[in-house]
Amino acid sequence: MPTELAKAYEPKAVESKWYAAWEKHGLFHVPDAPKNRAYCIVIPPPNVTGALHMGHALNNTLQDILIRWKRMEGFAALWQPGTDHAGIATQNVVEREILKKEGKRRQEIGREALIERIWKWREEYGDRILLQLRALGSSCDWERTRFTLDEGLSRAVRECFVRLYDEGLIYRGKYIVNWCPRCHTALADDEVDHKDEKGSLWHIRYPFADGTGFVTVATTRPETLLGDTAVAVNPKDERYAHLEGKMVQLPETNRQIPIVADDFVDSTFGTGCVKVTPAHDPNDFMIGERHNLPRINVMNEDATMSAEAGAEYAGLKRDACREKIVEALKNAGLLEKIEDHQHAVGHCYRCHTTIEPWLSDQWFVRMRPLAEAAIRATEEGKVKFHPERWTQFYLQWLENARDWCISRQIWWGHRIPVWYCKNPGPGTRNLEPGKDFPGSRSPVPGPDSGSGSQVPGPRSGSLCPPIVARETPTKCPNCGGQDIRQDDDVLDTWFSSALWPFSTLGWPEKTETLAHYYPTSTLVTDRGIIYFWVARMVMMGLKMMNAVPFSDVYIHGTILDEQGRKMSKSLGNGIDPLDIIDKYGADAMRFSLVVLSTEGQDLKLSESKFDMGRNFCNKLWNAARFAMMNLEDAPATAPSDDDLNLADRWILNRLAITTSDVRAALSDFKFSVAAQSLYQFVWNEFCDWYVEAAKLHLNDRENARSRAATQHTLKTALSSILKLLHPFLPFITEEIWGTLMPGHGMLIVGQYPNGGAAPFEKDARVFEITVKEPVEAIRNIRGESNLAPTKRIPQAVSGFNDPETVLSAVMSGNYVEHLARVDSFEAKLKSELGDLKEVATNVTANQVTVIPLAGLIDVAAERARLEKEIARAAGEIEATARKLGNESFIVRAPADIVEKERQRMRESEEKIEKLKAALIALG
RNA sequence: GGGCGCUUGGCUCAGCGGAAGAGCAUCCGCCUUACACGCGGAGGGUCACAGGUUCAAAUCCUGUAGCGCCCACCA
Repeated sequence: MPTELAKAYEPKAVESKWYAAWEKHGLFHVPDAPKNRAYCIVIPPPNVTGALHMGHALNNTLQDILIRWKRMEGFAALWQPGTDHAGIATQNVVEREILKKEGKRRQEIGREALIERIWKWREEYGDRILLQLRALGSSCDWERTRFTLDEGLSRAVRECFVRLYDEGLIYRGKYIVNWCPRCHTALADDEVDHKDEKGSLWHIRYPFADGTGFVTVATTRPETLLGDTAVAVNPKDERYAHLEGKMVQLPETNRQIPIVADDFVDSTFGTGCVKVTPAHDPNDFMIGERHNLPRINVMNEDATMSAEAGAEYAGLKRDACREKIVEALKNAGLLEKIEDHQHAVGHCYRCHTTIEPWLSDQWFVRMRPLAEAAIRATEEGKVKFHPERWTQFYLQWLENARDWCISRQIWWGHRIPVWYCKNPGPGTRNLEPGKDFPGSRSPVPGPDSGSGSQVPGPRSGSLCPPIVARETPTKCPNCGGQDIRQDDDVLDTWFSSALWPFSTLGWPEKTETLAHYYPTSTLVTDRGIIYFWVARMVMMGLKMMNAVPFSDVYIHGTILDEQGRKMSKSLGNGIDPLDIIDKYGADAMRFSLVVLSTEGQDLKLSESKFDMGRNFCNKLWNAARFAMMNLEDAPATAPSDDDLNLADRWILNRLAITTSDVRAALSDFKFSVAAQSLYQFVWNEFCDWYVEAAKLHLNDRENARSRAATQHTLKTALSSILKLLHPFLPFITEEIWGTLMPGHGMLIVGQYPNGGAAPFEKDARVFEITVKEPVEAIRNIRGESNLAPTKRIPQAVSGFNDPETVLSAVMSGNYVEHLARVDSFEAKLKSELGDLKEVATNVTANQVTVIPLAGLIDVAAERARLEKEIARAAGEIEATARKLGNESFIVRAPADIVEKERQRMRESEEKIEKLKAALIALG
């Protein structure tokens, strides 16, 4: 049969061919109501704006391995795909594009039009990343692809919002939030990145109103002085306690503000006096709450100074205002000193602009009850993290979770399902979010306040209560007025992501899919979104579905560049997975990534790492070519055990053990261990030994039964290898399978090999001792003596420990002759080896092998080799003797350990004795 | 300020209580009829440092140092 396989594996054509075939036959698709057990993974939905990067490649390779494995185990394995609308990120991308191309800002375009533009953008580019996932081999059930802004998911979002609201778990309040002045929106606490920055600590004098002196406050943000409404000191601070109640004149304003005493103040920091700006600092906000201080918001939403800052400063950017005010203070003699000060400054995680703590009306989710349920479920073992250490990481966050700000002042997202009735009159109310300040004194249910108002205040001034509804209302149920308006804000993207494990399966409809696939099985993600996403899915899953969304969470490492830095666009240090797939093949990339990704450790990547996967694929490819060349007349039926040759028995034994190892590793999420164990087996056992040994039988046309047995075993072993490797290397295995096993269907839906007891344990041992060891001994001598591999050695003799082994060795002698290129191999008892003159010698515990020098081998080289061996053996003896000489070792160590040491001692002594004799015999 | 992770051959990493391992790189032989993306052989590590526990420690404990993440409302 002409081999259909090219000499080197060429991935490109193979990959597109099989991916199309799998999809065409619907093999990624599972029924809504499967007959067999369900296994489900929901993909961490990539942002629609995203392009595939190495992190995705690793993340999705691991998911695909699990899905393909479970599919081959007979599960209805659903990999639920989809994308995330990624509110701020996507809006930013499209806004930037419009600004660049048309010079228009979003305000000029308007809400409806911008949203339309973003949808259009999504139509065009939104599926790009899903197409890229296909190139990886991802076997997602594409028919079920979802998008977080889909009709169905939008229904889920509304349902969830309304339920939480009805239970008092969602409220609206005026609070200091993290405000991004560039994105013009609030951010959740965990959407803020803190970076240490060099700043200054300005010491500013606030004169007493009565002119009797001054206090000095220390601040990192002098520009907020304009919004100060008090100075605070610690009540226990003897220096200042007596000042409580005294008024100070606020510089650069005509306001007088009180000195208040508050425990929050740290007397040891700065001067021990704090300026209090309730509208611009979360701590000050709380001090303000306690002391009933006014809040003066001196900034606009773009972080320029507002009219409240006074005519001098209004309109200035915050930095300019800082400079100006510092200058003014200096001139007024109120600036005492400036110290260098390093402190953490918050930045927007989307655009890296410095965050402004800003007072505004926002919607919050009350976290306490949700988090407590999640903690309980996790402690009950319903959610297990791998590696385990992430459990603590996640629990700690849940334990400290503050209320979640879910409203965003952007346009791309799920609009908050709340409507306000404008009846009875239009009034002067400003419905733009975040505009009804400063100094509003509405009751404030602050985050973390357990008993805040559960009924959200209506937007300023409305008389009818807000309408919170699943369906868009047409009139106010209270007054029947039709002048109603929906809240302008949209929900945090993570609100819809939190529902992903059940919203994608059909919730809130009671679908078959939901019934069968929820809770899902495993979540695979990276540590970066444990808080954002994993914790919130658990909370929402418990709340909405009354069950955790998944039982296992596998957290893999982060991909870094060669120097250990994160790969990022701005650094330009990324490796593009599509480039790698192009150059090395998808399988090669997958395999390298999996091998490198050990126990969730971060992995430093460079392009050369992919050689390993590529070489391995090529090795497998060529092993298959070899098999194909020898299997044209392979028997259809299995040979009886009696007909199996020793090498056949050995490889079947090793195959069974490897199978068990791989299954155990996969069950334990030890992807790297599984991959390495297959690599080792395929390369170092199957190719290096079995294939080489099998040639003996395959070429022996005289012995048909032996040849047939090996043909069959070769085919069995190779087909098992293909099955075992398929989850890791889907393309190449399917391709080889197609040629090797025509008429057996596609490998993707083949059955994953079962572990079970390893057969031929004893024969395997015989093969190791009577074949591998002598061959290695001869190769060692050959290699050390620089004997060309092609040069045949006329004669070699091995001595073994017992007659039974000698008998086996006599039977397997032709393997040694074949593998070591020896014309005549002889097996004896060690004791019968006799005269060792004129030979090169190799000694191990199980055998002594000698080769007559016969002009082939240099005596001096052989002597040097023996001396090296002797030195090594002497070292072993010394170490072992030390142990055995230790009385308490003999007494305290377990008997089997002691016996092992004694055995080792006997072996080392025998070895050194034999080596010395060989050295002497050399003369 | 807390928490977590890492520190093992030149490089990237396994091993996590009983004789130091892999891949790459290096050196020596080889185009041996599946594969030079290959074959055979070899060299190379006092397992960051200091204490401790143990018969036994790369492996457990306690410190120290360096690197890296994450969290945190000290102005």
